[in-house]
Amino acid sequence: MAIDFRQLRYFVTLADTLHFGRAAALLHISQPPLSRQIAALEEELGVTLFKRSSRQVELTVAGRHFHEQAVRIIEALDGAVRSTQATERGERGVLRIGFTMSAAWSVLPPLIKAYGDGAPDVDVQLNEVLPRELNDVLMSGSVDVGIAFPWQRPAGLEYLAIHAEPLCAVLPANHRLARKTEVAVADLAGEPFITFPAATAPALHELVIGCCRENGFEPRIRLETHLQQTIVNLVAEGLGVSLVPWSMSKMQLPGAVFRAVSVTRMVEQGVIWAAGNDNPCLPRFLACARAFGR
Amino acid sequence: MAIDFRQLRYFVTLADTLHFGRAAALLHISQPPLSRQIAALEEELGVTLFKRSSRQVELTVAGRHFHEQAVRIIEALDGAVRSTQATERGERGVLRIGFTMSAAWSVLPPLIKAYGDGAPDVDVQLNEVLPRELNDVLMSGSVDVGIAFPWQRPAGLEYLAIHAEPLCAVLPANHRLARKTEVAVADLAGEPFITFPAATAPALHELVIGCCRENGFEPRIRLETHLQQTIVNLVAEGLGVSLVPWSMSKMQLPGAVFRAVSVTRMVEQGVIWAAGNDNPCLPRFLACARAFGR
DNA sequence: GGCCATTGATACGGATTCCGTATTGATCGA
DNA sequence: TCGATCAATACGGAATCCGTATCAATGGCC
Repeated sequence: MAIDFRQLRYFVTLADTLHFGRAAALLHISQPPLSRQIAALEEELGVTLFKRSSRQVELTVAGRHFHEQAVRIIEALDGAVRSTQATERGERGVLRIGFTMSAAWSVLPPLIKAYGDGAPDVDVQLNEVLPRELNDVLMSGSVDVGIAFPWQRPAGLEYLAIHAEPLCAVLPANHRLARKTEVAVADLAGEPFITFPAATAPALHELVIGCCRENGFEPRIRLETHLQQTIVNLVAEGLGVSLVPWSMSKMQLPGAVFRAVSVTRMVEQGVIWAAGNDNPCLPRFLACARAFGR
Repeated sequence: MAIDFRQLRYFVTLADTLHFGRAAALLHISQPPLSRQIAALEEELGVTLFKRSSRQVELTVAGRHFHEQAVRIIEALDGAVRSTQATERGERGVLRIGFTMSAAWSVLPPLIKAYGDGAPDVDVQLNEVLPRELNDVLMSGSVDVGIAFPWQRPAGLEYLAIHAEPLCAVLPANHRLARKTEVAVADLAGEPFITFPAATAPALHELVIGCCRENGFEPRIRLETHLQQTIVNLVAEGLGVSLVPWSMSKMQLPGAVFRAVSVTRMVEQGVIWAAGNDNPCLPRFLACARAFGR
């Protein structure tokens, strides 16, 4: 009562050979089943596909048209099987990455490149998120993996550190400390600080404040802004100083200079993902991140 | 061992309902066969399509992808069945028409229009052919039907008259006979005639020559050219006179005038086709031509 | 012109597949 | 803890399908 893929394969082979016996041999069946299946196919379609004499077989006009369609459909099934298998292996599909702006300056580009080289058919979607939003978008499943500073996370989120870098001081170019190649944190006491709000990126905020406290002073916070670039911009305008991850020094800006500081605490970044996330692309990405961490 | 359309339909229904019992009801089968067919499909694919607990079913990522593909494939089969049936009914496909230039001025346009209105999905391919080539292209199958003057045809070609029109005289505008509204053929005796070569369109050639002979003179053929339009052009240049089918008078050309002539013999046109031609579009076209003839 | 080889259709028996009923096992909610 | 729900499994009967054997028709060859 229903058309079968087997009938399509039989039909295509017969249409290619135009000979029941040879087609049956190619299909590794005997000739009578082939005759029956073709007859059944014509019956179901209500269309004569072959003009048969007892001596030769040829396609009708409708048969030629159905042949094209059948080949397309068989190829479509073949492709569907293959792409579905590739999907399960994580070799194709979509991987949505939520990254914080600071990751964009350090680990994100090389990590994406390394992953993309190994999984060229995966559509990597990059979404910038605020650090405080990361937990939510991971738990709701609207992104598959986040790249950010470590941060307190609810049960169900996993974390893997992949990168650590020191802080550096960013100073106005004409600042008195800009002449030194390395700055002691204590020297920054009393300077107006530009930081990001604790609510936006709590981990990094704590790190900067903690550094100052370890060196005996409470930073005087003059401005808060939630983008690292903006911090550097404001420093370049002479509005204050800041401590930022070393990778920010890639930002070449007249008016701002970056200087090493005497602190041992590092800014760590890592990948975060939901333990229950079943995106098949994720394991490969995590393997990539793990390799990147070493 | 092979994926079945039934499995695709079962899979799509289950993916839509995410409930074995309800999907089975929609498919008018009981639940166990559905479970088995889905399991068999997953087995053949080597891919887990559903994440099952004993309480709920949901698609995996690969399952979602396969769902899209399966829907596409089922629709493709459905479309293939329909279009193949339409092809056999002659409602879609290709109809190649070989027409002679003289038909283009008379019967071809309204006939094509009438046919096209009734069979809008048929791709009508129009090929101009020389009258003497028509038999060959019909017998070889490179066109399905010809529109031309009747002409001696080999066994296997059928002919149906659909149109007849009188001859008319075409004269230079400043010709002495141009002042009359009707011309007697005998008046053209001695005039330089422009005709087409006998080899190109034997039937029409014979008709024109025959007309003259019936009226007691042998036409003095000054020029021969195988396009009717060229004949009219040459007449307009004052190089001679001719007898052409009345439909050529649609050709408005300063310098040439068309005049009725006192002959009863008509120029007939009809459709010609190979008896063995199995293009399903042909019967409908011939029915159209038959209706056109009345 | 008659004989034989070729080719597709048909007949029939055996094996496989597949469906439906009944049942099990597992999980969630009360 | 018990019952309800839901998917998986067991099993028997029916339908399908394949292969061997055979038939019918056609074309080539002597």
